[in-house]
Amino acid sequence: MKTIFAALQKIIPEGMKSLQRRYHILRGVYYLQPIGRRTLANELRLTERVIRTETEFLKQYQFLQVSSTGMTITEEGINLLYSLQEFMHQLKDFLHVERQIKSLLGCSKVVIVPGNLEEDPIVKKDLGKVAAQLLKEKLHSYSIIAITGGSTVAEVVDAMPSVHGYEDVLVVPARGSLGHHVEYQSNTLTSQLANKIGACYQLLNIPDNLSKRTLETVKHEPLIQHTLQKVLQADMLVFGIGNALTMAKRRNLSDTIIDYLRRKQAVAEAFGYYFDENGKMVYTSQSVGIKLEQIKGIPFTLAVAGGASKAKAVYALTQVLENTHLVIDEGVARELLHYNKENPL
Amino acid sequence: MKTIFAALQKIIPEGMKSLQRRYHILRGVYYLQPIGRRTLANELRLTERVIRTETEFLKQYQFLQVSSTGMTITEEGINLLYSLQEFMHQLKDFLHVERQIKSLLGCSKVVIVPGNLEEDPIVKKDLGKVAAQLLKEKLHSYSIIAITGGSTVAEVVDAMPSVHGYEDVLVVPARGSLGHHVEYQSNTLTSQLANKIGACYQLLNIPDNLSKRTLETVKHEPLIQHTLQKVLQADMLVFGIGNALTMAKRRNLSDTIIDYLRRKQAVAEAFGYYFDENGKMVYTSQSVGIKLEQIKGIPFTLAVAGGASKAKAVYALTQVLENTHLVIDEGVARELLHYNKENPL
DNA sequence: CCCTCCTGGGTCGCTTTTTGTCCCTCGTTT
DNA sequence: AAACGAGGGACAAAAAGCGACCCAGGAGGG
Repeated sequence: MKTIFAALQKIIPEGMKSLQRRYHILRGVYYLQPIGRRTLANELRLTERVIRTETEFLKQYQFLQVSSTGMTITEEGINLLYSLQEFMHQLKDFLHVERQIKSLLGCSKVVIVPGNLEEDPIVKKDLGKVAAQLLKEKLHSYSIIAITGGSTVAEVVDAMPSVHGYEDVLVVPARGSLGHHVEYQSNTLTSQLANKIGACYQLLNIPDNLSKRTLETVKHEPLIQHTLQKVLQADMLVFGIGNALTMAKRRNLSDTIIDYLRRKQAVAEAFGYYFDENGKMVYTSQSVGIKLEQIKGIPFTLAVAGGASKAKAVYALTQVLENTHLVIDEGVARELLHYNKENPL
Repeated sequence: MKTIFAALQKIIPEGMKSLQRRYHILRGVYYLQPIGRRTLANELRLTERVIRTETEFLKQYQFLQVSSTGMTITEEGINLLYSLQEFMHQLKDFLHVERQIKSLLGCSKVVIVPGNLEEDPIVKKDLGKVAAQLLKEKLHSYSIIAITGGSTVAEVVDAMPSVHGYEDVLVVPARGSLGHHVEYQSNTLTSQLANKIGACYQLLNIPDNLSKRTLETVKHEPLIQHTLQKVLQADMLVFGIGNALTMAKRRNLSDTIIDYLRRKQAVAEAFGYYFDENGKMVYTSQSVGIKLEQIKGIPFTLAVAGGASKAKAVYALTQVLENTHLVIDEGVARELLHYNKENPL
């Protein structure tokens, strides 16, 4: 079967190019609908003319429909999209790559999503969708879900279908607030996720940039303490993986600390902890929440990451956490495979 | 899996077009090599320019190579060709169609080859190749193979690989000579096939157009009798299926007889017998050889036919012969499916 | 209620690609 | 030696692709 797809690639390379382009556009419409030509062109980094040509094609075959508010995908278009997703998996032999990465990193499960987040922001939506699906499958009664912030995790929450029957589930932020954009903060995502699945939630309302002493006082607030206790009992953890330095800068950490991270060769950040290549924790933000020692005992951990530059960070994280569930994009996956060849463990 | 190929057809119809075209050309080179642009263009009924564009592509990717005698296919090209053959089967869902036809006609096995013989003569080569493969698989010691004439069967013989170890096999013509072109006569094919597989053969050397009385005398020649006896013991039969009227005209049968055939609504011809739609024998050429009553008892029969217009004839033949092995082209297959819907038995 | 922004569709001209049609030279075959 | 068919070069016409506009209309925010 694999040879068939290889043959396709060989005999009609331009065909495969235009397939990818149309898939890309169709997916773009799917996630951004209703949307116009020009905005879509900006979003997908294609020229308006190309969008026009391709959408005219897709319209002709009833995969798209137009209204005055923009283009939307049809039922048939969605079906096609699913088939194409399947096709991509086969074409790029992701099943094989997934197995390789799984054994390389020691994960419970690896799912790869086509594309590279850095080149195509929509990949983030796909990551979210797949991760949400995975999370939903693993949900069970009386589970406590700890969730971090970040735009990627936000997509996971966004893609989570509205379901009922999880009133006994509790969602909590993995750590006190760390980020900047309110919509990506773990507190925000906590409440959103809880609402989606009809679960309860508790928040960690801790102001940013407190002095060490004030923080200590706040930690002992009864309400905070109550939530913290739940966090420590979490049996599911959903988190994004970041580049250490990128995250440090985004959080406006001082130059002193950034220099320190650099000296310590920190590469990865997750739930407020910074790790070096070998998974050794080298720094932690001042906040409260989930504890490093606790994390390894959590039965279900779900990591989401996209963009080729995240490969090192992902690698480091899997050194910390064994048997995690990993949702990554093609960019990360390809990079990770290089590690495999260059320095096989 | 089927949906993936349907999706391909939907999302890149032009791509599939060019795939078919390139496949067509590659296959053309494979069977006709070494060959030049212009002759190939004539052969495949494409313009020279198209051939040029596509062969330049195929050359670039090393599927073809050129010499002063013309273009030939490379090793890699052959591999690609096999993969594409597999792909075609999947794309057109031949497996499914084969099963349908099998149950519709009550055959032992049905194999479909892409294309329509009437539009593309090279299909005949594919038919031959597949049929030869099938025949080779079923060969066994001490078998007696009866074989008819015709250009299609000639391709079967031509595609038969040279093998050894069948010295105990006997090849005989199913009937005395019927055709015109010496190279397609059953006697010729008999000796050719026997040579290919290293088997023995016996011929039925009967001159054409004998008077009824002379024929009777010839029949009783000891040499003829000896061969005839073997023919009656045949346990394998390889034959082509023809349109009744086409074959009658090609054999220069008198207008009286042709009129008779028309009145009797003869549609099919095979091994010198003419049948109507329901498989009823309506006429037989004056010759000697295999007997109709005997045919149903032959354990392995292999019928080969191509070209959409042969569908009726194929259908009729399967009424005569149950559990035959059938190798047909896509043209016949599609027509047969129509029968299925229009008048389901 | 109006104004602004974004929508799809129309159009036009330039550029690139495709395609049809030659011719030429060379090697092979007869 | 002559004739044939081989690939490759060349070029103009046709077609397709593409960029860059404008336009009328509808949705939504102020």
